[in-house]
Order: sequence, then C-alpha cells, then structure tokens
Amino acid sequence: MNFKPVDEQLAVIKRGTVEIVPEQELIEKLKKSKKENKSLKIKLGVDPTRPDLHLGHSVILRKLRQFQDLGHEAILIIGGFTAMIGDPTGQNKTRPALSLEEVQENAETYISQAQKILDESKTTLVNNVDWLGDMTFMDVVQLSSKLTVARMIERDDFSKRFENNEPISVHEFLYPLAQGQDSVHLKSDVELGGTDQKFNLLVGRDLQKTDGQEPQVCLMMPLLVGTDGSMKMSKSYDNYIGIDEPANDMYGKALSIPDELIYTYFELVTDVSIEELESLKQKAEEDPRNTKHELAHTITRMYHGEKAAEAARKHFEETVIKKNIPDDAPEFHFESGSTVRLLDIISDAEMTSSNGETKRMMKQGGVSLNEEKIKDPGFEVTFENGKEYELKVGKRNFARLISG
RNA sequence: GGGGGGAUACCAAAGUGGCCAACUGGGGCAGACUGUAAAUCUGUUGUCGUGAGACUUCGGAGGUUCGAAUCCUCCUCCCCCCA
Repeated sequence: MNFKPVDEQLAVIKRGTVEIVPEQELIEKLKKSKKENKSLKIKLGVDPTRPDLHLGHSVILRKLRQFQDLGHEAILIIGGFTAMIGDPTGQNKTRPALSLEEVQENAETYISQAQKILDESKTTLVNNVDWLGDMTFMDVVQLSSKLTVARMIERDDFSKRFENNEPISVHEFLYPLAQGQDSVHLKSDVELGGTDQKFNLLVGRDLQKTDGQEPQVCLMMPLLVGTDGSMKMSKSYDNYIGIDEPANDMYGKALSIPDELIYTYFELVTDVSIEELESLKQKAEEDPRNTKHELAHTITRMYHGEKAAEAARKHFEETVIKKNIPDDAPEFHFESGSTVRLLDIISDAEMTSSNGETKRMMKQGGVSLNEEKIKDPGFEVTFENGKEYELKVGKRNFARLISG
C-alpha cells in the first residue's frame, strides 16, 4: 500500500468531523502507519436493532469508506452482543433487548445495505458475540470495576432519565464497557462514532490504556439533521431518507430539507470532492433552488445511478411543480357503461386508510377527478366507452381510471 | 420489607358519574401560498354510513347504575420515597 501524505489523509478524515480526540495522536498514528507501511485499524460498531439504514447512518459509514480508500483497514462490528443489551445512548427509555435470531436477521439486512457504501472486498466483518459472549461473570465484574457509578450518571441520557423518574436498568451501565471491550479485543487504532457516542468511545480508550495498549483515537461525526430541519434523522421521527428508498422519494425528500442544510448534506452524505465543496457553499446561498436540486440529484445518483436520478427529477417536476399525473400512476379498469361511486373506488384502491378520511379530504378539496375538485361524498362516476379519468387524492396519490 | 403515585387516542397530557368520540400541545392529513414534499396561515384528525345516526375506544377481567374514562372488586405492568 502506498499511503498518501499525512496532511492529505488528514484533510479527508477531517471532512465533516466534529471532533478528534486527540487529534495529535491521530497524526502520530498516521505518520507511523505511512512509515511502517501498515494500515490502521478503524473500528465502527453498529447496532443491528433497526435494519433500515438511512442517510444518517451513511454519514459514519461514508467516513469508514474514506478510511478504506486511504488504505486503512475497516472493521465493521456487528453488535450482536451489545444489541441484546440495548444501547442506552440518547434513549429516554430502556431499549428492548433483541433475541439472537432477530439480531442475526437484522445483521444480514444491515450488512447488505452497508455494502452499498463500503468497499465490500476490503471490509472486515466481525460480531462481538464471538468474544463478549465467552466472558465469565468474573470477567465482567473485573471489567466493571474500571468504571465508577459517578461517571456513569454524569451522562446526559442517564441523568435525564433519573430526573424524570424513568427507569434505568443496571445492565445498561454495562453497555459502554462492552463497547470498550471491543476496542481492547480488536486493538483498534481509531473508533468512529456519532457525537452522542463520545462517552462510549472514550471508555474504549480507558480500557485499552488499562490493558497496556496504545489507546484508540476517537473520531466523532455529527448527527445528521433530518428533513424536518430540527431533529436528528431517525425513522421514528419520520424525517429520514432511506438508502433503500425508491429514487423518486429520495429525490423529493432531499428537496424538502431546509435551505440551511444544503451544504451540510453535501459535506456529510455525498461523494462530491473536497474542492467542489468549497464552491457549493456559496452556491447554496446564492441559488438554493438549483443547488438543492443538484444535491437531490447527487444523492439519488449515488444510490440509484445517473439515469434514475434524471428520471426522478422529471417525476418531481411533473407531479409536484406542474402537478400533473405521473406516468407510472396505477391504472384501474372499469367496465364500460358501469357507474361506480368515487368513494368506493378510492377505498378499493386503498388510496386512503378509511372512508372517513376520504370524505374529509373531499370536503377539504383534496380529491379531484380530471382537475375538477369533487366535494360530494356521494359522487358517482359513469364509465363511458374508452373514457379515461385522472384521479388525484391528496397531495401525491394518483390513479388512472380507464373504462373498457 | 414498608409507604405513596400512576396506566387515557400516534406521542405528551386534561378529564374524576350524563354536556365525552373525549380539552390542549406535538405529530399526521388536507387547502391556500411557495423554487420546494420547506416556512407560514387555515381547516381537519376513531370506524361504518350520502345523511340522520349506529358501533367500538380511556391497562385487563368482572360488578354497581337508567347511564361509567370517571364508583367498587380482583388482576397485570410501571414509577417514586423510606429501609
């Protein structure tokens, strides 16, 4: 491996990074690595509790990928064991512990999605069940003696729960130790994590020191703000863009982020070069509309390819800007001459979740047939030979009704 | 081991015998507006029914009552305080 100069590597590593603890140690490690022509071990632990990955997860995975591209060894730890504990970080309640089978299943989905971002051939996959699972109770007791309760309850998530009279289980205290033990086991040089992982990452450092190892450098990435512009991207807030989502949705959702986030998204979730980033900062301010389209295009391209990204743009323009019916709207056929209540058509097509909702939408002007708003819940459609209707229910629910 | 508090719709949280399909906030949905699926404003938000209305819902199971989310009994789960 021919490593790039340290300062070049550092520039890539620092892209989007919030904090490197301590940065000087990282520089030393990089120097040593180049000198000895030996790659660094970069550790990323993932919790396969929820297998659906979104752009928020991609931030950290992309960072791992960047390390790979710099020639370092990416170690992706599937937290099989830790998932069964449930990471308390940022939680206001105890996470449900998963069974071994669930973890296994989730892990597979997770890996297959993560490979879209990582360089599959160069990723070392491990599961911490393999070493944590073998520890004896005595081992655990000894390990836990290295961390004090006072330090644990300093943590925000615990102290908040404590104040709010919410339960904290003892086993949740063991989570950072388990994660730290991973670092000891793997002898990692760098561990990646979100800013919310700082505590856990630092425990890894401490444990390595106790073990006589050279401690890992902790690298924290920001938590990506979701499409709502305020909370971190998360499935439970429904402000996420999934990496498995259809191109059209991806494109549209990317466009819905607030303007202030355009640059951040370019920086954290796209593969545009560092040089390009510079110019994008200004572009985003001067011409947010087009820059955001460029962002949406870039993101969609990364996961679906150039062609699909282009198609997604067209789809967006047609349906959202021009408010036209998309080409791929589902079609429903009706016998010519028949008369059917519109309410029933919508219900059969499952375009709403209940008749009450349909009626409500009708009253509010959310249902239209061939551009004409239908407000009467009893409205009936008569299908004459060859006649076609374009049905719109709500903002983006379309269907074509065809007779014959 | 002892004492106290709690469980309400997607979430948070009022309601403590009829005016409750249930205040309010968040979220969701719709309309207007917009470069946008953003922001803002307005409306709406159990199911069935064109409608009148009917039915189901307030941790679970029973009971009292003309009538219960509200009262009683038992059960399940959770939190706090003292030891």
